[in-house]
Amino acid sequence: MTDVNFKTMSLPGQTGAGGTSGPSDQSSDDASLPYDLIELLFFAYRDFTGDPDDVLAKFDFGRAHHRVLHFVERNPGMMVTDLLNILRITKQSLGRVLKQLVDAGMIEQREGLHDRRQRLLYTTEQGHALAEELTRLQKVRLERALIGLPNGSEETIRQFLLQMIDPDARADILALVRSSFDLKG
Amino acid sequence: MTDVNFKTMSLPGQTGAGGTSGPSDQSSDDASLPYDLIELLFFAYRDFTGDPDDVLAKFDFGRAHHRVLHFVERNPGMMVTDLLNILRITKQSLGRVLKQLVDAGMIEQREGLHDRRQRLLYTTEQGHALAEELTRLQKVRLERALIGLPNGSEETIRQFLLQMIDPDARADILALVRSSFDLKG
DNA sequence: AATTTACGTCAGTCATATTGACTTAATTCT
DNA sequence: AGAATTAAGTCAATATGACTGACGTAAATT
Repeated sequence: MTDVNFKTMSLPGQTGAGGTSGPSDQSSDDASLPYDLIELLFFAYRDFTGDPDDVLAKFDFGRAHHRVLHFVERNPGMMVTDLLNILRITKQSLGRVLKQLVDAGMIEQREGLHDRRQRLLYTTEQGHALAEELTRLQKVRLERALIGLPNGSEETIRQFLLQMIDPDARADILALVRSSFDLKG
Repeated sequence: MTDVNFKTMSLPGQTGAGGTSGPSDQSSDDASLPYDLIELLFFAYRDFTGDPDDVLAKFDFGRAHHRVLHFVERNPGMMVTDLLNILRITKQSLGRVLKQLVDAGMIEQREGLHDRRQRLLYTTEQGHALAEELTRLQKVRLERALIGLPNGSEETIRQFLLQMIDPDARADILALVRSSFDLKG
């Protein structure tokens, strides 16, 4: 479920297509309340990734590059193996993307000080700038989405998103994110 | 940014890899607070789509099939054109996926009553069952994520997600979702 | 009668992923 | 010191889901 958008859309009921009407009536009872959240999450995520996509396209990068750049920016000096575990892709998939990022001067590989097998990953000045720009765009959207919500909503949403994550993975992700969770108790 | 997960992950700082420590310290000041939301949203969405992916795999379906099945289930009798506008993919891309769903007996095409050019789309009994199962999985995850949140959180999250969507698209999506917005606003 | 719409199809391409096997170098374990 | 493991890279072949652009046909609308 990715990449959805539409301009002038017409759906049955509006078009009088087949006599059938809009979404099947499941929203009458409270039992299926979060039903609409499914679709909202879908569209929200789509637009959330849309902003970066546009910028990345200028560099002939895709989402795979975004992921790599983002995590290297957040964890300077990380190993290739770490990245593989986080992204859960194969070495081959990462290899290509990583090579392109290195070739484009966005990511730098330095030999490990203690372990010379390692190629520790760092963003270059250019890579840092791109990563920041992409993050900025996503922050702008997030901040806009938080406008007008009651006090404490940001923390509620943070909690909600965390609880959407597989329980097994939460601890790892929290360590990775190192958010304001700890700070707030 | 899709498909991320990890089991035993080690990151610099823990591994003592290169002497560099975890995420670069940007979370000290409140100006960058929603930073962590970026990553949480990323992982949350990943796991959100993970449940359906596993079921779909059994049928040799992917996310593209999920999207199509979902919207047809929600809008029985919709036209191919509607689907193209919602999904914003090309006819060719949809064609293949749709054909597979029809061949697998998940979706049925019926000639429009008033307009015989149309191939109105309906889920079959089987398709309906699969769609329901996929929805059920996502509902379970959503409901689990809502546990323990303060009163009114669901509405807050609904509002948040809506405001994450491009302003131009919101009206269309609201019409499509037909959620409890109207009922409560 | 001409145009537009709904749908389908052909042919070729691209990005991102996959699996499995294999190599090299360096480190760690026994 | 020798064996095993780990980090990283590489090869080859394949799959999925998307793309562009052109073309065809039937049916509806103007």
